[in-house]
Amino acid sequence: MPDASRRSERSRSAILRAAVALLEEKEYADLTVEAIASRAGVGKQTIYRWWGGRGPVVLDALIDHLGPDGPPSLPDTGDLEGDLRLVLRAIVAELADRRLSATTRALTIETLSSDEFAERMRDRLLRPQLDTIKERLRAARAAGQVRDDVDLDHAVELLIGPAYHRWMMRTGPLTEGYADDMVDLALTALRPAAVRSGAAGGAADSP
Amino acid sequence: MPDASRRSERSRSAILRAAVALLEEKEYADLTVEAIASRAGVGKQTIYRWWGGRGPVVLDALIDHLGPDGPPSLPDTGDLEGDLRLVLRAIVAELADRRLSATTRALTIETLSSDEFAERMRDRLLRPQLDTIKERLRAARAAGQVRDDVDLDHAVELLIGPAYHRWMMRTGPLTEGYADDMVDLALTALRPAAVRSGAAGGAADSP
Amino acid sequence: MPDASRRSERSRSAILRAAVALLEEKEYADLTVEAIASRAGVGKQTIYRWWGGRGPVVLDALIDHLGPDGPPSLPDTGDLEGDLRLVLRAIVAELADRRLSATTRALTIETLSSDEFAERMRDRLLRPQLDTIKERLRAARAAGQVRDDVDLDHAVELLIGPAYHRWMMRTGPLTEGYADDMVDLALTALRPAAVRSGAAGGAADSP
Amino acid sequence: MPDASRRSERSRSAILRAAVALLEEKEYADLTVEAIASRAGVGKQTIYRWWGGRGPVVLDALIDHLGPDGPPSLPDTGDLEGDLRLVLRAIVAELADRRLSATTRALTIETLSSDEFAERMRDRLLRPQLDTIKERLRAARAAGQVRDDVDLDHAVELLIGPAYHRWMMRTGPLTEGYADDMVDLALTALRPAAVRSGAAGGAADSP
DNA sequence: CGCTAACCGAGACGGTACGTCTCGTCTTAAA
DNA sequence: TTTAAGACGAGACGTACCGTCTCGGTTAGCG
Repeated sequence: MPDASRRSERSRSAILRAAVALLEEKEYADLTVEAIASRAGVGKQTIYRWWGGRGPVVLDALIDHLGPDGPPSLPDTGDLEGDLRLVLRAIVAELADRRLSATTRALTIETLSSDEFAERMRDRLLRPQLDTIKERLRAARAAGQVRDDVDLDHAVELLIGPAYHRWMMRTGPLTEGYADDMVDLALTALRPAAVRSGAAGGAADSP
Repeated sequence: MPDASRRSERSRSAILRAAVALLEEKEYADLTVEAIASRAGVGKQTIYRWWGGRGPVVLDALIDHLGPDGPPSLPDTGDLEGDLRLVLRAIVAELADRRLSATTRALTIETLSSDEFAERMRDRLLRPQLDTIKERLRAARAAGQVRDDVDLDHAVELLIGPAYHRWMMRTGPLTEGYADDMVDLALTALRPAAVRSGAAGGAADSP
Repeated sequence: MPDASRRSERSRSAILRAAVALLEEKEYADLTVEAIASRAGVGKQTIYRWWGGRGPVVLDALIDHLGPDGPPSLPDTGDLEGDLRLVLRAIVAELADRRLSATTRALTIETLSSDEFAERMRDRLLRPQLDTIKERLRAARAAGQVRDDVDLDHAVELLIGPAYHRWMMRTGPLTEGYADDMVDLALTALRPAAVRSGAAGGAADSP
Repeated sequence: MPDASRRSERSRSAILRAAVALLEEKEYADLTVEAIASRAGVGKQTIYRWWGGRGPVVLDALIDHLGPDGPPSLPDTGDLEGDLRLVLRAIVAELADRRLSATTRALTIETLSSDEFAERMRDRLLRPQLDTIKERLRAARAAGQVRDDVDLDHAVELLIGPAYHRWMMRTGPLTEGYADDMVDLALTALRPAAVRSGAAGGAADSP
């Protein structure tokens, strides 16, 4: 119904910037449509007209914030374990920081609350990030460092799923050591039998 | 301040039952204190007096609902892979069912929203469940089926983290095949080198 | 703070009509803000925004109900006693009727409860009514029917004060005879000595 | 139903004292049953058992407070005008004082709210006070200072009604001058024609 | 002189209304 | 027609009291 050609670019970007700013400095429960509108100096109706609610604004804001071109592809140094350690250490560092993980927290809450949001978030934000890891694994498989018979999507989830679980459920600290340990475990599972090296893990049980 | 000895057991259980019922039949956003009070035939003040808000009620309701004795310990048939497949298949089946997973969805949202809730939920609901898996793995390690050098907490997260990630992010279907595949991958990572069998996984890449 | 130019006339009048209707059909204690809002099909906030509570709404409702132009001026037939009997009989008849006096009862309770309400009620509702009587007495004084040295405000209170006292305190029936008797007594007090006729009153003592 | 012989005198008097104290230091709206019970160190049920609610407690409290023997009879110096001036000046002084008139305010509100309360208040508190004035007037009538044909109840209301009206409606200041003026006006109406002196009133109109 | 029934304080209970907050829609005036 | 502004109907929030009910613990009067 609204005529997109008349849409105010000034308002659009003010809204997205306000949403990101509020995400970073307040609890997600305080990120109300009224707060965004007020901070952006915009009428509430402008938000409801073009997005329809808080969720879609947050999604757009983060897409915009994290770079509309999507994440850069992972480096491929040839050292699979080293490359994956860098990725997982980065993920774990972001999750461990309350400020940095605020956006992920917001996205997760919204994802759990709305199917529609979940799909859009997955396709427009998450998938591109996971695909960078998947591509690295695909290259590794071509190089014979990963078994031919593993589903690469499963492989990605094996790598990062545990960290997200630990973050959400607060079951333990998110450290570099944890990241490295998980990379070891995952690679042990993924490497071809012939190539498989001896040890993974190495820590004793947590108390 | 309130005198617990005068607390009405009738009201307490009516409230918890109402909360579970509403969780299963409505969106989490519709689970208001007023709705719980009304459904339970109880004054709002009774909820605020003993719990203080929606979150703690939901937590208690689920602790009560899932059995106050905690989850039963896992069977140990000697077949580690078989036992773990049963566990992960059960988890995946619950997550795949919209009705059954409503409680987990609610808990996760509340966990992401409140630190205090997160801690209580982790200690009173989640930990006991994870510990049953941990104990099964400990037995397996004693039997030489799991490497001595893995942190069992990490092992548990390796096993179930991917499924929760897939559930939350909707990155793919949650099937028995997925559960079995993840058990294979995890066990490949966990088994001592000497015992390690050839294949894990087996599916081609998802499209 | 609210912008009066955007105020909804539809809501304003619906609220005032609802208040009058409820005043006439229920006890004053049942005249809650929620009941008014519900009956008027209006959000509670609209009442709190423009009035601030029950009292001011009731005041406005009655000002609106009794005619925003104020009471009509009293007739002046030249017969002072006759004119005043009409006034006091009308007052007494209204007070004697439970339904008709419901509004006066409400106003009086609110007046006794709030200084601010008391002032607004006096200036906007009561004073205009008392002034009509005062004007009639002023005309009578000009015609030599009332002594020059009486304070006309005192004269008005001498006339109507007893009836209100009897109504409030239920010390006796409010009849036409009572009204006439009080007019006689008051006029006896007010008439110039030269004009003063013999008898006032006439009833024997009440039992 | 309750057995009066077992009633606790300690509680009874604590409740009445608490009610009077709260009446004098708070708004009438703050005089809740819970506040009385708490101040008196008494269970709420004790109040509901013996009185049934706030109104009856207030009534009893004031009867108790103002002296259970009722008001003393008026002095009769032979000077009717002087005696009545004392009475009306006392009434007016009490009404003019916010603290002293708090009890009258409370009684009036309750009287307007409940028929049952109104009757009990009238018979047990008000009538005895009015009767002292009535008796003084009866003596005056016997002495030929008041006309034989006036209803003494009407005469009492003529005397005090205006002051109560002015108090309630805040239509003007309650001063000794006002009291004296009203006594003059009333006596002018009440005196036998033969005895009637020239002037009553004397103030010019209020501005 | 002990039993026992009613009182007592305390305060939890199911309710109702309060006054506030935020939602998502609707209305207005300016650009 | 879109915008900023903000009033609107709706309804949940958390609090205060209502009047009733349920506890143990006195306390008085009958046996």
